[in-house]
Amino acid sequence: MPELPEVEITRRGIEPYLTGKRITGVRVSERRLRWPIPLDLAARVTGRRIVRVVRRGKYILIDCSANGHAGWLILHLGMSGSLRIMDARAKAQPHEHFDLLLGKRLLRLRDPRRFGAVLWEGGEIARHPLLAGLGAEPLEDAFTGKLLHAATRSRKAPIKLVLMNASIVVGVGNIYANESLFHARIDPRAAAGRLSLARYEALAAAIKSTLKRALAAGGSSLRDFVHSDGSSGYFQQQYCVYGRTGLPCRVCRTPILQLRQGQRSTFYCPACQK
DNA sequence: AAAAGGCCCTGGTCGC
DNA sequence: TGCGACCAGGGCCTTT
Repeated sequence: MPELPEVEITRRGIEPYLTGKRITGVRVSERRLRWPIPLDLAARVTGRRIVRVVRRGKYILIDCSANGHAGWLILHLGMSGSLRIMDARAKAQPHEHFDLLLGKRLLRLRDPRRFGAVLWEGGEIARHPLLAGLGAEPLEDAFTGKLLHAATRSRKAPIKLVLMNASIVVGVGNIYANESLFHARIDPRAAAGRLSLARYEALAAAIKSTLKRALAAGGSSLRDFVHSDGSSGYFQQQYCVYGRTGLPCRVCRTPILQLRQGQRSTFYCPACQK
């Protein structure tokens, strides 16, 4: 379930407990995630010092490089994953599949649906197959309406599906795709290749502000990161369209409609979004 | 090349 | 009360 804001808040929450620390081992209780946790992971990471923790799309990347030898732990939370910092003595509960041991503390992955991932990359991180094809980071300055417009000229697919395509822009899942299109007043069914540059500029701005608002809402949970139950899910927020089928539009009172696009639910206001 | 559908997985909700 | 059906979701993979 986590989208970019949730992943970024998680990264910020764990970063202070990881950076500079020595990895003392791993504990794996369930190897079968989205892909199996590599059998040789313990041998790869044990003894390495964590240099920094970064994010690319929804991937959390733990840099363990040392004197010219690249090494990265790749984490993905899937839909139901969460990470917590815990005391090293804490016993694993059901669905807690993986620990990164850090001496007195550990980083624990809980993921009931097991769509998440724990992988290792010993070379250049940007060339990892899961990362190499990723599109623009929506919160970076390089992400603009112009970029979206250029990337969609040949696309006949509905704009909502294009927004959720990680090879174009990363981190925008179903919730924020719906919300961003509402704020940009764009019909989610509109063919991506037929939207004007001006409309893409409105859309890029809406994506940035929607994600930033969610980040701000999640920031309040940072202080309690170690103590929280880690099941934060989505931040307490008022959505405009997501999950509001039949309820009045917050702007014009028209009932919100729901439809299916790419086997996923779309929510929109038929009056505001054209 | 792009689009559409399948698949992975489990917790929660709903109807019978 | 219990059970099965169904939905949610990211993202890769295969097929069209």
